[in-house]
Amino acid sequence: MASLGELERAVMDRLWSADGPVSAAELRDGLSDRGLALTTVHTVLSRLEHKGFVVHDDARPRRFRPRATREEHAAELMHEVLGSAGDRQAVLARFVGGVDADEARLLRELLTGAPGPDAAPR
Amino acid sequence: MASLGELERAVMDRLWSADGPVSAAELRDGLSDRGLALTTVHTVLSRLEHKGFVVHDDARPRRFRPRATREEHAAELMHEVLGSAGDRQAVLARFVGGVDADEARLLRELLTGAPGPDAAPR
DNA sequence: TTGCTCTTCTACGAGGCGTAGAAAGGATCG
DNA sequence: CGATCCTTTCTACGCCTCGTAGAAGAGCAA
Repeated sequence: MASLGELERAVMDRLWSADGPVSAAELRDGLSDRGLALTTVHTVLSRLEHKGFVVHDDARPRRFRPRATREEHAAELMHEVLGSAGDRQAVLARFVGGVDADEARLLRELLTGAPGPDAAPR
Repeated sequence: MASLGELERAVMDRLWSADGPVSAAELRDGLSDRGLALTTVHTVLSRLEHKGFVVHDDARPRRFRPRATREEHAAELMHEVLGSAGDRQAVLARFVGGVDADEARLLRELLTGAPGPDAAPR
């Protein structure tokens, strides 16, 4: 699947941390450290849209939003990696071997549908 | 992290499914459908080595092998994705929401260190 | 209509990747 | 030892992606 360049990723980060649709001008201002031209932002947004990462409405200044949340996207990516690598079970085994204790506990809870005996309060 | 092109990936696939180090000529023969020149294979191997995907010994016809197994690599990638995406717990939640029943059971076993109550025979 | 702003089109330079020839380094056989 | 042959490294080139943006077209406000 398509991967992202640096500016593309920066734009996605802004879109993901925004709490609603964002216009190109707002994005340019948020990325003002780069001093980008507005058209540059538009080009990047078009490419991101082409790759299926963002969608836009047809309001007058177009407003852009991510197709999926950051977390959905990451989870999709993880599934993609898992699926593209032969022995899924072996991959999962290695994967869980590398998560830290807190995350292991969370995973147990998610998988058993109930908090374990040492569940900490959130 | 560095991503792979199509030929690079094909070469890694060969290396990963080989059961030992492989020479450039053997790789070229394995990829004979492409009719590649031997030097092309060498170039790709150099680049893969530069990216940290393969290592070679110093035997006379050089023999190449992957730095990590396919499964290790996939698990590393999954951790990378997990780590680069803000709310790790939310990502994990979405991720486990999408694994199928068999894999969920495997994960439970891996995480609890013992088969769950409903472990089915394989 | 005449400007303004917003959007789309087109372009260009840098770097990655597929591809391989040219050149250099080493083994092999008389 | 020298001619020959394979192996390894160097250099190159065309295509594609990405950062970057100007030019041109399209709608909106006086």
